[in-house]
Amino acid sequence: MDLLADLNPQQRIAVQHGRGPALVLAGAGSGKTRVITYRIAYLIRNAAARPENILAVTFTNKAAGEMRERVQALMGPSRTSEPRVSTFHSFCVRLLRREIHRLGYRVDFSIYDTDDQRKLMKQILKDAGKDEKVLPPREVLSRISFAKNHNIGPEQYVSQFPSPDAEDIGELFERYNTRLRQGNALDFDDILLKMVLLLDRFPDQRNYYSDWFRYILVDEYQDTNRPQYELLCLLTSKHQNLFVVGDEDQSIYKFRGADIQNILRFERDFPGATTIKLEQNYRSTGNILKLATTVVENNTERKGKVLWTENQSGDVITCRRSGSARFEAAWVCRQIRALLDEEPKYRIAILYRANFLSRNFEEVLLAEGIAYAVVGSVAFFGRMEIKDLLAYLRIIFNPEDDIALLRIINTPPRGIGASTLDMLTQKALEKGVPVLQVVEEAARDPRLGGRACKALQRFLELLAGWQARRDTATMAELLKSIVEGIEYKKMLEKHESAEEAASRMENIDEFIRAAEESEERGETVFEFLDRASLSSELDTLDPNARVSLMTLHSAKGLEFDVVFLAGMEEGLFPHSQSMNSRADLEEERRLCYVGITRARRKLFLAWTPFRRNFGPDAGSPSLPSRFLEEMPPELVEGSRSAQDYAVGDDDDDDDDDDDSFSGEEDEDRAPAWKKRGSINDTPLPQLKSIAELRVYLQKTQQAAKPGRSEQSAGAGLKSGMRVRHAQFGDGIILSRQRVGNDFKLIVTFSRVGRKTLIERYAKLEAL
DNA sequence: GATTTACGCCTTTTT
DNA sequence: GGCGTAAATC
Repeated sequence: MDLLADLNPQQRIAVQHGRGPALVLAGAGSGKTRVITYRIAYLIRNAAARPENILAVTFTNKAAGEMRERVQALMGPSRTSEPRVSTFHSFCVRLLRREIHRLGYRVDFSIYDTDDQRKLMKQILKDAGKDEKVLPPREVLSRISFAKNHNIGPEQYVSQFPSPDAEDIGELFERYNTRLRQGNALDFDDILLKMVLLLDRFPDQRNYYSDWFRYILVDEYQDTNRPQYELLCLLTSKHQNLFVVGDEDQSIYKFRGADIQNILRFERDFPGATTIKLEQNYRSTGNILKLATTVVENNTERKGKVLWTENQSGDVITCRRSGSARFEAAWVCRQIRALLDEEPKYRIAILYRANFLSRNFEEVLLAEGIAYAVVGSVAFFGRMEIKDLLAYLRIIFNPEDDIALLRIINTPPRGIGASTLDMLTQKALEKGVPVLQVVEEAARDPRLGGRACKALQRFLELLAGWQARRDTATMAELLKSIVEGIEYKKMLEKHESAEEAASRMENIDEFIRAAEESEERGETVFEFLDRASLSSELDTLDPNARVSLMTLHSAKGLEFDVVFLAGMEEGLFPHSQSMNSRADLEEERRLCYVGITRARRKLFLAWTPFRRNFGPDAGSPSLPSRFLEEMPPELVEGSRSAQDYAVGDDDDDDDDDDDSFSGEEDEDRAPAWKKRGSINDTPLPQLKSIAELRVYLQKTQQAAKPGRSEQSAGAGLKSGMRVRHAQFGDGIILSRQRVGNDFKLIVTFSRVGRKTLIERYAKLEAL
């Protein structure tokens, strides 16, 4: 296979780049992932580098996984060694598990996620006598994180970030770091910082790893922060083979510490760097690309690229003003139905600025029986039951992990109440020792009250049993023994519905299976635990879903045939809290650019003056987003002129109530989509929340028996798939459940609505 | 210790 | 308007 044959001239230059630093400025849809993967293959193919000397860094696990697959596809199977493709964080954690003893941590350190951080901060606030109302833990933590991302420690905090409460934050920062240290724990930011510290402080280490990873490639470079930048500097100080790909117009994580200057200043930071621009877009229609470019050209903080495409100009973009958020959702839903009828293979996304906007879309889609997937709902590893088990494992391996201990010491309830725990943590704090140690002392102390003491002893016995086996038993065995030992199932069933408990137990089974698989692959315990700690909700994105809902942030790096940008209103997008500075506004505009450029073929824009907002400005109608005003009117239908804002001038279909512009919309009146009746044979009862709706649908779908979780073995039918039935016509599989030896399918057909079918008899044809 | 009521939040968040 | 956490209560 000739690697260079599928590349355009600029891509080829990038892929063939020799040694030394290189910056690839790659516009949206210009094939930047392709460039990275081909370059990796090219380096190996031409024996410029051995696979193990190559490190490719991405920001998400998902991106890393995809890249790994694509490289493998290019290289063919079975090589002696593989290039390392991972996220910044997992790369660092892996190295730290080998080297962190040099910094005085034990190799079995814990990783604190946001939840753990918050719990720890609450304790600290209490201990420091600060009021949570004045200094909310989230706020404090975000400021600490901001400081960490700028390489500012507690000592410099006050001078670097002067503010009325800087003294307080500095003090809390100090305590926070100390407590992490005592707990033998790192937060997400520390993972990078400690790695930087290690390479900085130990030249032999720096040398060793620079020689090891002598070719480094970075994706999404515009979103790197200070510590990541420093890490790259340290790792490439010897060989200078740093190859970064990014797009300054897609830098949207400033609020998380990403520094757009990293990409803007690359040539200054790495003298002699080659710069290559990828300006041909392969993804979108001409009109979509033109629209995106026009909008982003209003920004000043950019290097400037001129994107062009050979694709057809395509449809005009449609902009829709609706009479309420509800109508907006109904309109989007109608469009989606029509689009899927026209082309069932479309992948469609509804993108919005803030998560709470998903609600209306979910309700309408659910009611209409259109299968969809939301990105950003609870991730697998974020589930309560999984986090409980992870906490058990953490305390078994790291007895200093107070946060893990406190999470599970009374889960399930074993008579160790709040007052007992308060006393114990207080004591631990005074002595400066792990809570577990105090627990052990308390359990041995005969003076302490019988009841609590007994409970502690029983807990310690269990724990000691697992600890004794932690090095001999497999992880799966350990997990099983925990689940049984604590009678977790019993606890779940006690205060949750049967379905919910069953679903949680299924998750646990899945978790144990994942542990088994991990062990079969020869991974260490920590490799498994680290993956669990570092995986995110984005990783759960279902690529088969026809309709996906997510925030604009989550959509970066993805592409869809059809994109709906919803909530295009001043105050929401750009968000009112990002309208204060020019820089903030530019970031919002980049976000808009990201949203537009996700679309391959069709783009729809939606807004409503009457979104129900809470807060101070509730009630007053919103204006259309300034980004709509920035779009060339000839490309957008319905965005501009006064009559576009007027009532009922659409020949769309029968819904003239959609455009009720002023007060006439009655909240009690059923919205159009409900009035017309659902296409399903059973109308939905009035339910309050999405959660309720989901549970209701789940129940109706599982009518007979709550089967086992979806098994993708056999026929290869999956929920979300488009199928054809001889009698009923085309439809979408809503769910697939095992019932006995069969699979029960719930399918929504566009003609006849929802049907329950047995896979074996239905003779469905996948489309 | 568990269950109920009450208050407050309501931007994005790759790890 | 709804959801999650935090006092309040039995």
